[in-house]
Amino acid sequence: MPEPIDTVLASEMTPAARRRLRVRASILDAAERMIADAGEDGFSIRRLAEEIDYSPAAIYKYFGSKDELVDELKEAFFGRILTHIDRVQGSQEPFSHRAHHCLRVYIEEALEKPHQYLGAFSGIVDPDDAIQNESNKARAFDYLISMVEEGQARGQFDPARDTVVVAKSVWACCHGAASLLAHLPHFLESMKTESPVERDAFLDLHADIILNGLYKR
Amino acid sequence: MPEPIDTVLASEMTPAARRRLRVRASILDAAERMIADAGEDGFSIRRLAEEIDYSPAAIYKYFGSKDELVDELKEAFFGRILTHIDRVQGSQEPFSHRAHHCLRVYIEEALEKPHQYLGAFSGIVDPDDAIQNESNKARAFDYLISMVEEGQARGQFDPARDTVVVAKSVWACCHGAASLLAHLPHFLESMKTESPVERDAFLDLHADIILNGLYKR
DNA sequence: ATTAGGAAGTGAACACTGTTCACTTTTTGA
DNA sequence: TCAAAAAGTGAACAGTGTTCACTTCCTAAT
Repeated sequence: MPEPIDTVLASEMTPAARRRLRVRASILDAAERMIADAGEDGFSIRRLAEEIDYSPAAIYKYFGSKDELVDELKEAFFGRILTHIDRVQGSQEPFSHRAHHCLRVYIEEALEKPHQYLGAFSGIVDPDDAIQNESNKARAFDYLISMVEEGQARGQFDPARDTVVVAKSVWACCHGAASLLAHLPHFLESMKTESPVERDAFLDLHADIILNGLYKR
Repeated sequence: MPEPIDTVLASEMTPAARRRLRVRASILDAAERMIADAGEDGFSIRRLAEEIDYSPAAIYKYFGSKDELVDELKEAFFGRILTHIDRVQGSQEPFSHRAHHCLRVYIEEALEKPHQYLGAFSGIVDPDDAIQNESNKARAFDYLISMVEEGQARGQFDPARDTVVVAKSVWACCHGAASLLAHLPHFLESMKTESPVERDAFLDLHADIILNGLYKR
């Protein structure tokens, strides 16, 4: 297994290595752009190669397979979600605000790249892989756990419930909203409500309902 | 546009039509079986054709395209969900039981065919299609709306909230659980909880939290 | 019973896809 | 300067969805 290159400072790299890294990044960049506006179906190695003026085979000098390439994209994507949640959790707002914000930020950031978000949850993951235990997805989930923990410690959330399980339930609620909104762009447009509901209002209501459900009664 | 064959009674059909219908059904059947245990990736028209001893081209005498074929599968899938929800809603149980049951049944039935459920929500739907307004998916959602309506009418759910929007939020929560459980078979197995949480217990908690969030306080 | 017409079914082809591999060109470190 | 390694390529393989001319078979009307 080769040493991960990007853990070394760019300044103490050989020019060749820096160049390689730049090409790698440009491949990922083009791939992300293509997926963002054509979906994962309209994205192929051959078209990607053409886009950046390489031969298809060249891509395989940088990535083991198409899957590896898009997995890296997904990981970076969840990395971005992670930093956003991190910023919220580290803020000085009161708990209820932070909690509300935390859920919203996850969904909003997910909807920034609908194709990628949907792609990240398509297909069944083999449990025997278990590599994804230290993925950014898992790290973001840890924030959720600590949020529930804090709510229980403050005596606002029902402490009788298993913290981790509650966090999973909350994640499911957030993921559901993100997934549906990404999948059905017209999700919020309905004949039955006269004026179209703004995404913002929906997310507020959604987060309210979820957190409401956690409170002790 | 040809008249939909299956709206005519089988008894008043020509033998050829009945035969055609049987072949069509057997194609769908094989397709469902293949997707169920190999996923949508391991499913191809050519393998399907081989499975049922036809040429690939023959499939296209029955279905316009691969997408049309699997769309029909998805529609039937949500039809099954629909009848299950229908049974629950028509039962004589008290409201809170029915509501709880309704959410669980959706998730449980979705998990009966994880690949199909995930497939049904992959990719972005073009809003201009608008055909899916009378799909079984939409019909199942109508049940959810009426459930929220009943809760509000009984004065148990907060009546100040927009019924349809609340129903959408609830759907998102259910979809999220179904989607995550289907996507990550090991979703409930965690190092952090000593004993593994049963799916049953999780679904109970999840439905509790959601409905809890709807109650007036 | 015969025959015309349409439905059912097929093999070959087209234009794609991911991936590999022998091969050439370029870059690099000693 | 030169060998070794890295970067890049064209051609091929096996697979995909789909189409189309073609045959075979069934059925409805004469």
